[in-house]
Amino acid sequence: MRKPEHNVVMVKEKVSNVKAKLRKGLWSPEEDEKLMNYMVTNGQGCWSDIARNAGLQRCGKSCRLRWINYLRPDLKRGAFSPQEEHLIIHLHSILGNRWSQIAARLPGRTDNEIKNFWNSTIKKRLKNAGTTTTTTASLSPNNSDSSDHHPLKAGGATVFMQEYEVAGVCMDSSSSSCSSLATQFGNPFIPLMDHHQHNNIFNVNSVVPMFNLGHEVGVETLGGALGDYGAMEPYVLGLENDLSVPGLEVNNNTTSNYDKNISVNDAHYLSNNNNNNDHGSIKVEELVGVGNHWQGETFKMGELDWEGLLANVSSLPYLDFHLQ
DNA sequence: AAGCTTTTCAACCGCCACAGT
DNA sequence: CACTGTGGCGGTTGAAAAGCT
Repeated sequence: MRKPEHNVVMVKEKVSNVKAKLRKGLWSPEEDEKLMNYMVTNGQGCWSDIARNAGLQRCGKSCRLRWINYLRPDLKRGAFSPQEEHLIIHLHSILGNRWSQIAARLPGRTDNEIKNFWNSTIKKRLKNAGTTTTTTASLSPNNSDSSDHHPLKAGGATVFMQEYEVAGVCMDSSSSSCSSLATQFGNPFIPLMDHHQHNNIFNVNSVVPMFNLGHEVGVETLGGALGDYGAMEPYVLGLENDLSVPGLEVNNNTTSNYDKNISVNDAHYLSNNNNNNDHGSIKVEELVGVGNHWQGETFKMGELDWEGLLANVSSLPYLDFHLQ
């Protein structure tokens, strides 16, 4: 936390040929109010304009960050639930350090929040757990909670160690290549065509885990998963019994490895190639994206069948756990 | 209570992609 | 094609808070 006062540095930025003094550092309540009022009244637009029009001596980037990470009304405050934590670990095992993509699947959470949580809490806990791989100590903060409702009770850390090691194949945060993952764990991971690179190397986004989440997915509207910051990220819907992890998308329209949406065709491909799917098909229910954040999102963490998910995870090949 | 250490997390930085000119 | 502005992202920083001795 930075002090608003002495950390406020006046920087100069060229704005319309005028050198404007911009504030840095912590936001004051007054600044928050200004930005909040402006956003509520005018909605989102060009952040530079917002900064100017709202009467803030801030750069647009700073305003954007403040809004996204703190002021957004749909933000969920407070500690991460065990379910969220487990989902983060699971998603990180697939996506690596793509915090924005992970955040897109955790309603009300920001990439920054998840990143901080990972770096300060989960990473450490996994590391500690890694030293005692044979224990069943839970990775949850609520270790003392022996409740039967705890999704990890039966397997404890071991379950996630297995999952995490699978992830470890492509865990390097900066690596977007994950070919070995697709080939080593073909069963739970359905490789998808990379439409752009026209080769057979699957990147992370081309690997969609097909864990059976059980009967009640608990997703009232899984359609328009809004990318954390703007990109429309449709979920792949699993109706009835089967579902992929929500919103894991594939490349389909640019050369970038990140942030690409799954197309209807991709979903169809999934549907036709889902080895684990005995009961139904996967389809894209809705492709709705609005603005920059979760809006009208009805996805509820607690409604996922975590035990079903973890049961499948625990069936993955076991490998020793390492953390660099 | 005081001092030190560790943890947390808001905010910044630099880079990249993309669109417009 | 080059340049510029903007938005988005991941990595990093550093002060406050929390924990420990």
